[in-house]
Amino acid sequence: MPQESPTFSPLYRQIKSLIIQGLEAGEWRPGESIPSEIDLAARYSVSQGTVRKAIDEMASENLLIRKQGKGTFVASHLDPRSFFRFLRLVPNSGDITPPQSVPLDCWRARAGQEASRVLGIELGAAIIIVRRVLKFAGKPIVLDELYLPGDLFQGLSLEVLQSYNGSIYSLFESRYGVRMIRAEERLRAVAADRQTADTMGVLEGSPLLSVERVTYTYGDRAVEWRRGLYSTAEHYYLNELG
Amino acid sequence: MPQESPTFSPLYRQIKSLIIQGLEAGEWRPGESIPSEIDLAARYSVSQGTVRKAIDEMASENLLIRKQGKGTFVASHLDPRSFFRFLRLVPNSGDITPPQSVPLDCWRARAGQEASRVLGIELGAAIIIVRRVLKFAGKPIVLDELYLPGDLFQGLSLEVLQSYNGSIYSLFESRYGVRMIRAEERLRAVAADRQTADTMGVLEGSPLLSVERVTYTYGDRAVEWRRGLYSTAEHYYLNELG
DNA sequence: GAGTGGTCTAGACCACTGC
DNA sequence: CAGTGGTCTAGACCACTCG
Repeated sequence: MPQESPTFSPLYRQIKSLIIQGLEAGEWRPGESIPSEIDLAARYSVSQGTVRKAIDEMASENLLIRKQGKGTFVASHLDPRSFFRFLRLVPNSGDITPPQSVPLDCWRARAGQEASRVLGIELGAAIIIVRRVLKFAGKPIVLDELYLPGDLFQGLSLEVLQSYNGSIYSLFESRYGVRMIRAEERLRAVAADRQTADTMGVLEGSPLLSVERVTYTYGDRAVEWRRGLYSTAEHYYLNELG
Repeated sequence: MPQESPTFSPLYRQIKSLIIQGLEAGEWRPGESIPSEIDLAARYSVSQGTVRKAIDEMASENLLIRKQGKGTFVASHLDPRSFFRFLRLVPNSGDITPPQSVPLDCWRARAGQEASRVLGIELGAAIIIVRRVLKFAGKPIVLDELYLPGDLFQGLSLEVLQSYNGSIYSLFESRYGVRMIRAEERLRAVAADRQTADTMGVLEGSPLLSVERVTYTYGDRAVEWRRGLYSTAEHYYLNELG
């Protein structure tokens, strides 16, 4: 017999939704700890085991970080670990020195066909475009172009970008309250055009790794579209297949 | 106070190890079901909850597949789902037609510096090298070269490869009892050399995606080193960042 | 020692499959 | 219907952190 209620959702998932609501509302901010399992169990009138299962799932999705003996913390892009989750570029030599972000440009525009489709916003809605370079050991290795919904990042400008030290996602998180949760990347090999080649200091026609990314926040809402060109002569893109 | 026994391992992980031993020993074969949680709990003299936690972890690592109401099954590369876990190449158009594998060559050699290091075998140990092409809709899109430890794949030949229908990992699994569990891939953009360009029907110097893979079986034992060159004009490599 | 997350148990009941 | 995995509970105890 088919199931009567196809919308069945176990209790622990409902608890999970409530906790996510708290995260979205800023009740607990990135880096802070959330209440203990016992407290949450009391608040939601469920057993500790049910809260535990909700938190387990969120920890496996990198929304929360459990630390035995200390508590459960809201994941933050200020944590260097989450930095490498979103930039899978490793030097051939193996030594991991964080790159330097150099903003080149930041301007307003209106969403075209592709941007409106990818970001799920109206055609012609306000967007912000950012161009920047990532330098490893002083060398330009990545050339990025970011497309952001204008309403979420009001006030973002070249000056803001230049004056911030740290990853761009930690800026988005701390200043605009937008937390990047997961992303899909589409990779291709392309040839460097003249302008790109000049910017990156390679020969025109050199092979570059094109990385197209759509990034999502809570509730699978797309909040960033970006395209990067990676110079892979002295670095590689590392991926784990499970 | 620091922990007295740094080798502490919870009971459910010991159970997990025992189940993995059963998988390695072939007690339960890919595609078959393992005993029910209750049976396993009785066999190992632990509670059902402890067995459950062991199986949960193995299911999250794609070693086992749970099916409510039916049982828990050993993951198999005969399952089409696991195929796309290990070939993240998607046509731009979106339609997913499985590629055709065309073996080109298969010969014996001795492990050099790199192969012995990557595969963890003696310098000069027997290895098998396979060259093949993957065709999507009749077009050659991927050119692969595989390096395999000779002792694990005795009898592997061009004839065996040509006469097998299905993915190469399902051949390895069913005929040689070697199950590929996870892999690390290193991606770079490179220019096609003359010979590669000819084989793949592209121009010399065209950008190609170079995918270097090390594949592991149970116990993090490396059992395959491969390098692929992907033509990404009409396909892209899809990756999910969590 | 108090407080946190981590493990283990036992039992009840629910959802799904297949005979 | 019996058998499977999935959920939920309650309680005990362990491992870790910090004051």
